[in-house]
Amino acid sequence: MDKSKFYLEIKHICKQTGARYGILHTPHGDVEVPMFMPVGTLATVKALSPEEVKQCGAGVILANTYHLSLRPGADVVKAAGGVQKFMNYNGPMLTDSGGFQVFSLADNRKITEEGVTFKNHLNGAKCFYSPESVIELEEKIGADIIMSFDECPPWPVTHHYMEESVERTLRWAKRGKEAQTRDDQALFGIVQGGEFKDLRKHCAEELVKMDFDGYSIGGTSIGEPKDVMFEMVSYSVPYLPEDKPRYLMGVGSIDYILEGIAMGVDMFDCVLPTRIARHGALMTSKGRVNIRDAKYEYDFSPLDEECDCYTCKNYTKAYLRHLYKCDETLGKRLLSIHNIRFLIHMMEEARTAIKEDRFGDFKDEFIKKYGDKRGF
RNA sequence: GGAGGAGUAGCGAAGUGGCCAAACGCGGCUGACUGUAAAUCAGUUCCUUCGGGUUCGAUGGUUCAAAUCCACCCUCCUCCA
Repeated sequence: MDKSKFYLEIKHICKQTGARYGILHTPHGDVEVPMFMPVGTLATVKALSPEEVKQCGAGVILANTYHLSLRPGADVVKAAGGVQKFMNYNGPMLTDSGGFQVFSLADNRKITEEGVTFKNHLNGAKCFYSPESVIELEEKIGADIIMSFDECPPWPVTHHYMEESVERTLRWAKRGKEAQTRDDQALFGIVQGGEFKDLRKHCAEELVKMDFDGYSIGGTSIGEPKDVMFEMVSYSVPYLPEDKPRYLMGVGSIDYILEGIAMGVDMFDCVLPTRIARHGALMTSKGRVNIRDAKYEYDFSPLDEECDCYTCKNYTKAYLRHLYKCDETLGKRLLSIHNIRFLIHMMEEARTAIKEDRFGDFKDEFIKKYGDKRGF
């Protein structure tokens, strides 16, 4: 990677927590960290236009290599001029490698040293992904940040299994890095190792030796208890270089994100805000709101009085409930806008708190205010 | 006035002697969701002190046993006049 096109500029480290504030420079623009990145697996954040995602304050949007390779095909995306042009998003993007699908589609795949063979979820056809072929696909898709192909193992597995998996993931990371040909895409390595301290350390250290452009923490938020998840992060971050971005993959609940920031993580992504929005669950400053609840039938107040999103500025709970009940597309859109804006706004406040060396207080107050009613 | 048809849980609709507190759908309510096979999935929906109690338009009857058979009444629909 050309270091002038992609680099992290750390501007401030919170004296209270060690949380980092900085600017991530990418070929498609600069973004502030810590940040939350909405997920647009199929080159679309479900229910939203790219303009709407941008208006929520989003910087980076994710897409998925496995899914885009099956539909429409990486060649189509390449012919369009890259994923940003294809979906008309004028901002930085990131592609996940398909490593998560090794976990989520575990019933229909086989792992070998060479790679992973999926019976794909669309028509059952066999398709093979190797660390090299995934990089080739990601180069065609053309995101600013690309992920190494890893195995995201389930939780729990034995130390023995995890050790073998980590070693394989490390070999895959090396192979992928060697296969990279473009110099305008940042390639991240992914730290695995489950809740095993020695394996996390080993994995992180070996990846750092390979000199990636950034480092992800993977294998979290897949059903493990909260304290285990925090351990996974705390066993990984200390071995990562300070001048490279740190990305906690798949984390999107409020407390997880805030704790992650306190531990020195810069980037987060998650389907949670958009998925639960489509299912009628909203994150608000007063905690979770289930818009389907009958108590909102005659409630003509905004979803969240403190929120500055398009939805909260223009629509009432009663109307949003009505749209949800009728399964109207606009409901999914307006609710998704709110949840994404809510998280991104939280990140904006978090960055301010870091700059003012009070992130620890901010985190504790936010979680307290958000409530433990039913945290996400 | 005549002929035919129908009344089942919030709504729609199966069931036409015992396996029926009654399929299924909708509506209602409750959960779940974390690098998206997710516009998905799961539970619940007569009352209950969980022992049981009271239901299938009403009443009466036949039967060991009735939402289901008989009588009568009420209501609604369609067609004919």
